[in-house]
Amino acid sequence: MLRFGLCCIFKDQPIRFRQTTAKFLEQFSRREQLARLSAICVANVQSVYKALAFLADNQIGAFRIMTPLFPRYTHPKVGYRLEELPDAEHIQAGLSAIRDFRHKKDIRLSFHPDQFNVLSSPRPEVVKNTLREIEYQGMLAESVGAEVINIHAGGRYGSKKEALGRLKKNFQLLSDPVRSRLTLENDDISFSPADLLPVCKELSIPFVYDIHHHRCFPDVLKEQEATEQCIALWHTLGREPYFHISSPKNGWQAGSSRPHADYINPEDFPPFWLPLNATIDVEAKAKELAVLQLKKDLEL
DNA sequence: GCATGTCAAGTTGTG
DNA sequence: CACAACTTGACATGC
Repeated sequence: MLRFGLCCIFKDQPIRFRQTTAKFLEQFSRREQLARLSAICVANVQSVYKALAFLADNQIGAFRIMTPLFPRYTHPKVGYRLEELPDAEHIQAGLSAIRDFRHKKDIRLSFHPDQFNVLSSPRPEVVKNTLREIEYQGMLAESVGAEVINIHAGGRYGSKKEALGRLKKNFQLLSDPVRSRLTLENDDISFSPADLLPVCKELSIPFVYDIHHHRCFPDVLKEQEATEQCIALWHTLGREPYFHISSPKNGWQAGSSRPHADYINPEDFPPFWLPLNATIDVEAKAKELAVLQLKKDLEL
């Protein structure tokens, strides 16, 4: 069976995630900062629970939790720890409720740290910040029972080989809970499936295959080959494979295929994925509407 | 209300 | 050289 995944937010459902900025927080006392952050964390944890309830009601089997669930958690000036927040116990209870619910309903959870997280960077400061941010997401992943923390390999810096060497070295600096969840995904300009599959094998971590990126940035592997190698890697680890799908906003003409469309064009969905036991994250601007539409289109 | 400018962070390619 | 793109706008402010 295929399992479809929703990414981060909703379009129509009244489920929203709150945010704040360091600059705004800095005008307040520390006490007031923590009070505001606490209120946002409480609201966001509740929103994740509502999100999972919607997923369960609509047979959507996976959810990607947005990175700033706890906004500015690792910020050098306004960063904080959960225990410092006035509602810490309430928040912890909410995270536990999410974990219980996702187990009961068999919903897969993942995180996708954003583009500032670069394990292959030659700059120590960048790597340090990356490690801290990924460890934060690892803490959250533990709390809610998320299985995957998926990242890209970062920049090339003139030598992909050396960049991947740094990535492999820095991987060893991560904690066990993070390493057991980390996955690498092919991107659309620098690292293709053929670049990353060997790295994943070496590190004994899974590979997330984004077929849209592969179409933007092809390599020696055919789509079917990349799919098979991705599956093999997940199966070696006894886990269910993960794929990403999206459609280009402006068609496939050169140069403009990268931005995501509102919905998935069913013709972009590879037919050889249909019989698989796997999770497909749907990256589309129309969010839950796009997931439901794709399910409908494929069942016809 | 609604439009607008701003917000931590990295890297790359385009115009 | 400025800016958009990337998994994802939200928020405060000023009219």
